[in-house]
Amino acid sequence: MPSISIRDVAMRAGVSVGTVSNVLNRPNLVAEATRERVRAAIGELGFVRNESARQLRQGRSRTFGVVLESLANPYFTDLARGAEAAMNTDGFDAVWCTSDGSAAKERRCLDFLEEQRVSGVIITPVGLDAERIAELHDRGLSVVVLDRRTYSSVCSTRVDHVAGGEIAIDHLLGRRHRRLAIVTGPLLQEPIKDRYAGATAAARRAGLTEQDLVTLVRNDMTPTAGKEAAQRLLEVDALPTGVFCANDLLAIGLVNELLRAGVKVPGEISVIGYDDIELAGTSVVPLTTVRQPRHELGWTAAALAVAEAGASGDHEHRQVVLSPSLVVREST
Amino acid sequence: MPSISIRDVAMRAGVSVGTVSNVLNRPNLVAEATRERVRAAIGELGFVRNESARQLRQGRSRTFGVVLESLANPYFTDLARGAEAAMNTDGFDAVWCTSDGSAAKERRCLDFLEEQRVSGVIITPVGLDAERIAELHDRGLSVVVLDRRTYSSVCSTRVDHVAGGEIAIDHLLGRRHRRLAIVTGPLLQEPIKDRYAGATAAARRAGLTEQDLVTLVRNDMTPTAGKEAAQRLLEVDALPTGVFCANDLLAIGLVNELLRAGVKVPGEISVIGYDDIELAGTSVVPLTTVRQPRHELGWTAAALAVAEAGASGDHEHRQVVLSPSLVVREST
DNA sequence: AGCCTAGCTTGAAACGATTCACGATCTTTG
DNA sequence: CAAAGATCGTGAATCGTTTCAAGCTAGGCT
Repeated sequence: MPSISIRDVAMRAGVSVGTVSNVLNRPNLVAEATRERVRAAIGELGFVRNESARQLRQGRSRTFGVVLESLANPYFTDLARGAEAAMNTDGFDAVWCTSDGSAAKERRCLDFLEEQRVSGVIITPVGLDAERIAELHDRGLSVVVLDRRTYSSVCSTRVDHVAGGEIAIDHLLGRRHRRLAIVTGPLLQEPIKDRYAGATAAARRAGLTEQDLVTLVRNDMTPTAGKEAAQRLLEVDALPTGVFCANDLLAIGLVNELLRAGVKVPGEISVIGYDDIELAGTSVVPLTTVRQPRHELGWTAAALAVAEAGASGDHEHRQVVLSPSLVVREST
Repeated sequence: MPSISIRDVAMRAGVSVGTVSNVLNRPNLVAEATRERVRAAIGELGFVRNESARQLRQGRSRTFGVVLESLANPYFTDLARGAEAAMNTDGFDAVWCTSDGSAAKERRCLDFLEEQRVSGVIITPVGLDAERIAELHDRGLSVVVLDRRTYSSVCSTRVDHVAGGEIAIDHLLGRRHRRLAIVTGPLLQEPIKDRYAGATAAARRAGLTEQDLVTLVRNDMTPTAGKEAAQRLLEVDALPTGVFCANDLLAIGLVNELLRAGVKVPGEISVIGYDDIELAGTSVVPLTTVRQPRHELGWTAAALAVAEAGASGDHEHRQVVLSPSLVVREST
């Protein structure tokens, strides 16, 4: 019951604590016979290293914190997997926190992670100003910002959502659609704003006028919100023939509701989503969408974080931009 | 850069380290003036408590580990939220790990958590025998098993999936369906097996024969697997008129594929799912399903874990069983 | 024999917080 | 006015690791 410590192991194996520690951390320094004796003792006693003590001594832990907005969107799951995979290959662990889009909760997550003395943080900032980021940095944490343009003084990795928005609209335009609608989420979120910016830019470039381009802004980006958007759309006089939804969940809710209302997709309305989550491919009408390299995004973020944490002194911050791509299915 | 410690704060405020610690942990023991002086010093220096040191001294951390099979299913998100909420109200934190259904990864998660000296573990065991559970227990961890019947020597909380399976089939039978199909996932997973057991029991009880009840076992429980199941079903001579899918993702994939094939739902085939994830309500054909009280499940698990961790000596293990309920929508 | 070297092992000093028995002051009371 | 509480603060011991200078041994070299 009283936790087994390295000291107990040392006693059992008839060596000093220093030697046990060496077996654990630099086994090559220890003679074969001793090493085996210590390992045996560890096994017999069921010793488990106390990370708290290790961290205390080393000043920093072997884990990184990842602060995401939510885990509700399958999008994040892949990202998380990518990040975790990259961490693990370098012998680090990842710990997940969610801010639920609230600045207060985000702050709590960061406090928690700071108290844990994590090596670094990967974060999609919600209420985080550059100042607080710099502060984290000064405390010796490596910081990687996910999917945000506006933090230039740290490493970051993101998808080029402006390009993504353009791809979507260009695709619709390429299919001869001239009356378009954009269903988007909260424009305060940078990636969402960018998709919207890219989309409108592409539309304008093609000479579309204000009334050829309806915009619906929703607070959520859930299937339910998509459903409501469809209902709203159906109230409009002239139905658009092409719709770009800022994510797949919105698109799925929207398509489903349109179908329920008897509108043919893609017959009467073409719909394109964003993300390429698994469900996109298995909807009633498999969804054309803009794919984000989510796994790669997570992987890159983790790699950057690890690199910075390992760098001694001269570290150069990098901003890695990944490109989205078009996945054509049946909804357009 | 050299992390600010309690000692620096003490120096700055002109008090001893003991006093600073008291301000942090039992502020009522400290005179108002001193308390404020210390708080000011903390603020000015940007002191952040080092959890490693605290844990080392206290022998145990204020966090619990939660080991889930995956985060890919939205089902887990709610569960996680419920658990986190309960933890937070009691001043604890939760740390998430995923086993991805692999015993090896599960072991790694547990090692990680043990090294962190978490107060306890909430887990849906994958490759975990009662022995290892007991071992964790002996080491002073509180253990709560999620959604498994077979561990009687620890606290656990689960949904009565046998009842859930019965509810589903009884509902179909109630709608006069006599030729049924069950699409299920890996029967090695206890909850899945239970749903199946409940379903077949209900069918047998109603006098259905072998050939009135087709069973399709899939390895995954994803929309893609549901889609494949639909294709398989369409190859069968006599199409069943009612289908029970062991989760909503399967059901959604299946319904979508049926619709694509021109089969009317619920006109020709009725489908009932399991879980009641958000998507169930927003499908083309809103899905009838068996709802699990996920949030409550998470909450209960956390509450049990906290209770056990707080209990001194005489703790009685409890098994809490929650009931699923029927949500009727349009797919039946 | 005497000296080096290489290879192992040792043991004590951190790391930063918490705890607790014990002082130091200040009030109250008989 | 002395004794007895009350109220606050103190500082050393402690938790379990890692680290590192120093010690020991055995063997090789001159």
